[in-house]
Amino acid sequence: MTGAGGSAAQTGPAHPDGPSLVWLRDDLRLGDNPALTAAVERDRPLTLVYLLDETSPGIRPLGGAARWWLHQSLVSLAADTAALGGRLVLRRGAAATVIAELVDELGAGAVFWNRRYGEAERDVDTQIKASLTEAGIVAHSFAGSLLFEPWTIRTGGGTPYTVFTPFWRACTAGPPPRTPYPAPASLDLPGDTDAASPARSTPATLPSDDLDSWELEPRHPDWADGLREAWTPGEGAAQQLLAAFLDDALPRYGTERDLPAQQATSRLSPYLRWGEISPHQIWHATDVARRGLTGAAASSATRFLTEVGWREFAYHVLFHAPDLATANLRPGFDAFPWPPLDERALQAWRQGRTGFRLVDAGMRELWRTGSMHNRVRMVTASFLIKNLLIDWRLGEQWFWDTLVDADPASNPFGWQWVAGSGADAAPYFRVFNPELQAAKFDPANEYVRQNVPEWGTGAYPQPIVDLGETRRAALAAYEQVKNSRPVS
DNA sequence: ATTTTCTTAAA
DNA sequence: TTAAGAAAA
Repeated sequence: MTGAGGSAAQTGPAHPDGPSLVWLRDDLRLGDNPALTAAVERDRPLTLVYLLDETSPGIRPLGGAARWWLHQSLVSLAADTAALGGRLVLRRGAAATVIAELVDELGAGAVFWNRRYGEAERDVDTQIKASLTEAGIVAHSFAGSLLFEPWTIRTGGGTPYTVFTPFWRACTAGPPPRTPYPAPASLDLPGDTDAASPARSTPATLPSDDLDSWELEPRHPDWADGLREAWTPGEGAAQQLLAAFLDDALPRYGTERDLPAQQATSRLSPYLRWGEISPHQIWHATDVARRGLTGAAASSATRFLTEVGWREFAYHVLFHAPDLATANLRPGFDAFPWPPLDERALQAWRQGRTGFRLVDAGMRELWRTGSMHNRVRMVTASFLIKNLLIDWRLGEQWFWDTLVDADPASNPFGWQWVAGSGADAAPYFRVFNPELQAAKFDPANEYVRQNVPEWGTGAYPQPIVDLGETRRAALAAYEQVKNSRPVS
């Protein structure tokens, strides 16, 4: 049980001057948080809440790696909040119910949040905003997770973009993204000095779940040692990582970003996923760093921001195609002749025992660290789809469960991109050769040896398929899709 | 964000 | 025979 008075989804009488509630979701940060900034400016006592919603319809359950990350992030956020004199309250349940309860317990006058872009999440938020407004409580939503709101970027014909380059050109042609907000100086905001304070609970007394009771961390077995070693979740770590990346790797990003053995990528994706850093913070810090660079190094900075642009594009596509994770964006692909599922092949892929060094290295990096270098993601995905002829959705699900950075847009978008079924996707005939990719991008087998210690010994598995044969089979299968009539 | 095969030109 | 570039998949 949580709370004393919270009983139903009904909100009590409105208290226009009542405390503020800031509902954090995919924005687990205090810096550059528009909802938090607006709440602080309202200048009423303020409570932060994170709620674990496993019951609202259509919300995709978090994967295992994501749950681990979330736990660490909430620990970090609670500490950062406390350091500013504030309090993070944890609750679990259907969002509409929990928010109504909290508003009631606090006698809150206003609720603030930053927007989400999945359909189920938007439906939840829209309904909550409507009931709050009806009850006379102010509900404000903000743009905190994307540089460009999906509905603001339109082609000349008024339709959503389906090709990245014109999309990003349109985004960057307009005014630059707003500069980031600083973190509030204090979250200990003054209460009402009048006698008739409407709040039933103060932030200090509002009941909170014990984070451990959510059981986000794996037990029996605890498989998270590799994650603990690889990552320090939290806003502070994100800022340090960004600064170190801009200082060190940014100038060589353009030439080395494809080499998985180099530390030339930012590794910021999980922090972006959870909003521990905002794209605005990345944009402006990179823009500043770019001014100190010339030639190829300056192009590296532009290229890095273009990668942030691909994330924007994935959300743009998700907004307009909510079932991105389950339905082919090009309906013609519904006719793809997937053969009966080969469970053994799928398992070999998941476990990194396919006998192809770069594929196995990537899959093992994923299992151990909860992440995988971008180049290798393309190679492992292409191998599953085109050499094993296994439906991209099964790969997407595995990544969803094992990646700390899996988000509802980039993960399915990337899989559909490789499959050829997506927006501005790789052409269907673009089949990666994992051995050639290994030779090109990991020529000294550094990355392979880091992740597959037995590679080159008798203990390393034999290849489970013939690359030439399976490539031809994939091309033959895609030939059927090419000729099939899309449903229109 | 490709690979393979074909063509041409040079040795 | 090989390298490089174009074309096809």
